[in-house]
Amino acid sequence: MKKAIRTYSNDQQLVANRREHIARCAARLFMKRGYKQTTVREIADACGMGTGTLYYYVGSKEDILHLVIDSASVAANEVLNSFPRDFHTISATEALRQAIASLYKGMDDLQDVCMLIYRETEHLSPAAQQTAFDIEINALAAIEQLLNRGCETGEFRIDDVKLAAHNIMVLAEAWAVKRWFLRRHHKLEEHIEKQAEFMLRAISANTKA
Amino acid sequence: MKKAIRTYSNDQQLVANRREHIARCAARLFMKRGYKQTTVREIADACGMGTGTLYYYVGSKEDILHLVIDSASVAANEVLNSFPRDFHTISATEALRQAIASLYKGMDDLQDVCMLIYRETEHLSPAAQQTAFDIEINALAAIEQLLNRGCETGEFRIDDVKLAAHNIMVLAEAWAVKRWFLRRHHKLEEHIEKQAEFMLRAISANTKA
Amino acid sequence: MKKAIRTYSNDQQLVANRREHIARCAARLFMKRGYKQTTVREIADACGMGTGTLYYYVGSKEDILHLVIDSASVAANEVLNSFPRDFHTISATEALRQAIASLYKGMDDLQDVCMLIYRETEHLSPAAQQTAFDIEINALAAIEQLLNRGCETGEFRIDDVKLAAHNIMVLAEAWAVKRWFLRRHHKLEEHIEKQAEFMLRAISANTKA
Amino acid sequence: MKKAIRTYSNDQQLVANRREHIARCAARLFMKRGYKQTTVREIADACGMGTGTLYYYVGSKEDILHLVIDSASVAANEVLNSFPRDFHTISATEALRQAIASLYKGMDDLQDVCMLIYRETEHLSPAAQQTAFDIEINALAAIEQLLNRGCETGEFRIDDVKLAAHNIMVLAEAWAVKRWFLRRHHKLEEHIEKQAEFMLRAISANTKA
DNA sequence: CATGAATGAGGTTTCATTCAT
DNA sequence: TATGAATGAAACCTCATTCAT
Repeated sequence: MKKAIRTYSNDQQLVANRREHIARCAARLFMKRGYKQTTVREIADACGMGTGTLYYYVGSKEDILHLVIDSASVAANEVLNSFPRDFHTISATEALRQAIASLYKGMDDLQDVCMLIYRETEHLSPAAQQTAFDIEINALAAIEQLLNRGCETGEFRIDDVKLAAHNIMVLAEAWAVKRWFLRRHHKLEEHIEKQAEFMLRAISANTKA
Repeated sequence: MKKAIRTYSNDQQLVANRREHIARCAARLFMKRGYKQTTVREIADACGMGTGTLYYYVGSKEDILHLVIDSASVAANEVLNSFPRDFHTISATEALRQAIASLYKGMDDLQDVCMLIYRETEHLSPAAQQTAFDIEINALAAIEQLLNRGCETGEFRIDDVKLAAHNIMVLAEAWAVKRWFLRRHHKLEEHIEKQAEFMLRAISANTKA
Repeated sequence: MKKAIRTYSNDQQLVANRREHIARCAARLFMKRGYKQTTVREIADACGMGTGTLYYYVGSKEDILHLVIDSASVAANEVLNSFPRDFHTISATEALRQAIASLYKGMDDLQDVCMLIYRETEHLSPAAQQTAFDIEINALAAIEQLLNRGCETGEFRIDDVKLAAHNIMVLAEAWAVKRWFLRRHHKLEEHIEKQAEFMLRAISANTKA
Repeated sequence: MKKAIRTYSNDQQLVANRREHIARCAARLFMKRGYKQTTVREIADACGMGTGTLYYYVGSKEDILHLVIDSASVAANEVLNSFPRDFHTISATEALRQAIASLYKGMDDLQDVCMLIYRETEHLSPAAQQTAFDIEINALAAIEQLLNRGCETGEFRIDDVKLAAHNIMVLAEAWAVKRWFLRRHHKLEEHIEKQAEFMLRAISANTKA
């Protein structure tokens, strides 16, 4: 499915390792300076290799961007998989709380890549755009599922579930994208707490009006 | 305050007109292709001038970016000024509804620039970053004012007013930044309605819990 | 028909002039060092421009090669047009003599380009290969026409006209391609004389066997 | 005479075998893509070795080109040695027919190398250019010898023997160099037949004029 | 005021060659 | 012997900026 990236090596394990290293270093640079601003030489330096060596494992600068996006996709799916699944032992409300906590922690870990996707989506190839798109779609679907569950149990009362899921997602992304602003006044744990409360007030069934 | 931009002309009115024209054309290009991707020649073509003429009114490519940000700043402040001020005739709730509507409509008008600021913040000079920052700060302050007013009248009950203002702002920005996604399912008017309702549920005082 | 070559200038006359200049300088370098060996900077230097200026009139190094081939095509057709057409006033034999003379003189003028086509055909884009191919085909057709004419008048007796035309062509090309060898012992005028005689002996009807 | 090529091995037989293998593989690649276009890695892959191994038997990429030319030289001399020598049993005419057949068959076998020499002569070191030159000189000498023999027996009547030899050689080389064109209409055996006839008409003594 | 041709620094990418394993 | 990862010089190409007209 994923477009194969050119390499001159046959040692797949080595290629995978080097690429992961490259992706990690590049992500930092890309988000610090932007994709176009970052030069290949800077990436190579950050990786501790010569430029030639970089191109031994990667076909082009754009491939490196793909690598970063793909690694983000993997990490994002791990976050979504950490969402609570066993609805027998916990309420939907509690499940949503946990999910929101996971989401914000994930955003905190993946700040760089998240911000990168926000900023560079339009520079990506269609394939990579699709990957970025899928990350968002999957996350929205996972959140919707929790919200629907709560509606079924009567804990939530939501006019437009898709919109509510979107709002949760956008506010979570803001932790990554606007961290330069939010971090001034907020610590992560406390922020999670407050945002969860905010959302629950907006969707809980026990509201007068 | 603003760094003076070099020009060879003495006719200030002409310079102002040309610069506004340049800013408008450049904004579209910057947001379509990104700042770095957009070449000065493309901007000049879009403006219907030669590159030399462009440099007659502007000192550098970065200056053009500043021009765009500055024009956004002006437009943004107009939006904020359209917020309801006369609290004798309308309730805080109604005022917030109107403010949210203005905000989203403003985002709809300024999509390009808004997106641009999101994506290119890091390419900006400190001065321009400050301008972008101020836009956000001013908007947050205006929203906070409305929220505080509602708290005073007892219409709202809000744990963290700054956070609530932030949430309103972020969700409004999402209309511009994620329009490729939101527009699939939402019309602006309807979206405004729903989001206002969503926010009001989260902050209205008449809530059980 | 020809693929348009990118330029940033709108002044068609200027573009044409510069490109002709570029083609002339490049042809010399290409044939001296080969296409790949010749660097763009060398071409620019030979043209007396900066590399940037070169790219102002031309989209890529390969475009320059096309330019050279195309100019060769034009020149080659001029040679073919100089072939005698009026068969009422001269015999086919005399016409062939004149054509061979034109052919060899053309090869002498176009040595560089001819050699270039010989050596770099495989590096050319399909379109340029077609151009090179067409030059050859047109020349062969022109020669065939003369040979057929001679057969009709009974002056020539030829088993395989296409082959004879091919032979004339190949031997003429050798003057350009192997000039480092031929020039040691031959002057052009004398060589033309001898080769014409050689061909006529091979195809004249008045042969015993 | 030949410049020694660096190797790290002492087993001369092994070195010779490997080099022959390398020359054969490289010849194909060089003529398909050209010398510069062909990368050392491609050659190594085609040889079924690592690049390091290649450099174990060869000092540089240029050495490989020399190897190819040298092997061509050997093969070419074999062809020339197959020319008829015993003039007591066959006529000069028949000897020339056989020689031409050998020549064309040799060109057919050595197409790749022949084409390579045509195209890449200028990339060669002086020493290798000399080798290429010698091949041509030797062939011309061998052909001249046959022609002179025929003149002595009265079978041929030739104005300029060197030129006739050159023509025979050039037309033979065309079978290799223009095979993409000739092969469309001609089979080798038939082509040999016709070209021999063509030459004989041009040089046979029994011609009226 | 207006132009656009000219420039060259700097970007991405390739590839012959080496050397530790 | 054999390997292939590592390298960096040098290639092609872009584009912000200037300046003569």
